[in-house]
Amino acid sequence: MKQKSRYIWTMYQAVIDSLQSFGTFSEKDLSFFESKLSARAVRKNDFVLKEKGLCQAIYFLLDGSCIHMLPSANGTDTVVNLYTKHSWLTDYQSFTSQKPSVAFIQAFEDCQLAVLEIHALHELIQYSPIFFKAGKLLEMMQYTDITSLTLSPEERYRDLIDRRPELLQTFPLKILASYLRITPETLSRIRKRIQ
Amino acid sequence: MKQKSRYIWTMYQAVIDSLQSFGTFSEKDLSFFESKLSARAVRKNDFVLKEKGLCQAIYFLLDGSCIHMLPSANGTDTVVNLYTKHSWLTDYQSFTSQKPSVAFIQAFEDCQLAVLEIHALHELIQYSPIFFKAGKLLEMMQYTDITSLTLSPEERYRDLIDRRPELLQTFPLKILASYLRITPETLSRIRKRIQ
DNA sequence: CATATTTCTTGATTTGCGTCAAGCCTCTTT
DNA sequence: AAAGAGGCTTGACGCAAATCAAGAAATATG
Repeated sequence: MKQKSRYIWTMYQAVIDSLQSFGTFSEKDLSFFESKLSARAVRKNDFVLKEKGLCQAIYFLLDGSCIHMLPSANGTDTVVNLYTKHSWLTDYQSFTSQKPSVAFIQAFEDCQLAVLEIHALHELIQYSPIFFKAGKLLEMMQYTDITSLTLSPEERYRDLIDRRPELLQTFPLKILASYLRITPETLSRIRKRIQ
Repeated sequence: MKQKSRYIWTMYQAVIDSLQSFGTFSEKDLSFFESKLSARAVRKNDFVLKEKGLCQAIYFLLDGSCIHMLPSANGTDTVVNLYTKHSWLTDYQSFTSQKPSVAFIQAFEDCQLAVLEIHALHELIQYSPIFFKAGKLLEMMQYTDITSLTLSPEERYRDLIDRRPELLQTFPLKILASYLRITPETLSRIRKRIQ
């Protein structure tokens, strides 16, 4: 694998490795990409993106975990997505429309983020059409999975076990239940039922 | 408005008008865009995109209406989106990944479509970065609305009345119910309840 | 170390939606 | 005009999940 031959260490190695799962990039492409990244630290419970904030970047979680939430009138916010180490994240709606966000993104643990600003993404696309593939990154983020619409709560939980087992190790039942759109009591009973 | 001064008639006028809601384009941009469009007619009940088909274009509904469905194991397909005259449509997942689709798109009425092929979109982006805004079109299509996750069936129906009233005029109760992820009986009762 | 707080579990009860079934209305077909 | 089909409504019933409530276990705090 080409990236394995890189002998200059970079804190962004994990981002670059992840990028390469989206296509074949030259060393020059990768260097240019890396030059466009910056770093950001966010403390536990602080916000990567506040409600009604403008999302001007795509992020990559070098370390930590985040919760993407949708505020609700009666105060019962809903979890719309969960991110763990080495996930890409952004608020798709705000980022693509460049309008204030409806949702917000909060650090569940202390986070180290690699940041790709929107203007940097545009520069990348100008630089090489291969970075249009970065659009694919966006695609990965919008993980409100339409297939799950047809599944029962138990099926959704089993699907979660299959597809995102790391979430079970990272987030408490209450958060997972909200993500699955069921009550914590129901999730507890599902767990008991299927062991 | 600039587009109103165009004196050469084109069957694609509605597409061009719609495009302009995404940004400010020069006459040259618009002509180039228009030169990349083609036309396609789809008869009622025929498929704009078949299940496991490769979605290689973004479409604009010049006339007619379409249903975007997700097939289900037991034969009870689920409506994931509905489109009426002057809507953009595509299968986001298949289009962006260029892999076979999970869902399919069927003409509910006879349809006239303007077609923008993926290679044409790439040419547009090369031509002028303003067409990166076409990414915004994609955004509009992926209308599996996350805000609706927190709403009850009745609230989702009220939301539909507010935001997409044209759907009520176009599609029968059975289709709307599937789109709202409730049974036709429940939708009928909601209608009675709220008059 | 003791107390407070959060997380999870378990039970009892309620409720909203789905399912099944019957019937009405409109439109089409013969 | 009669028969059939599709779309919609309405009622009866059952059930899965929500709600309400209590308590146990784990974790945090002074």
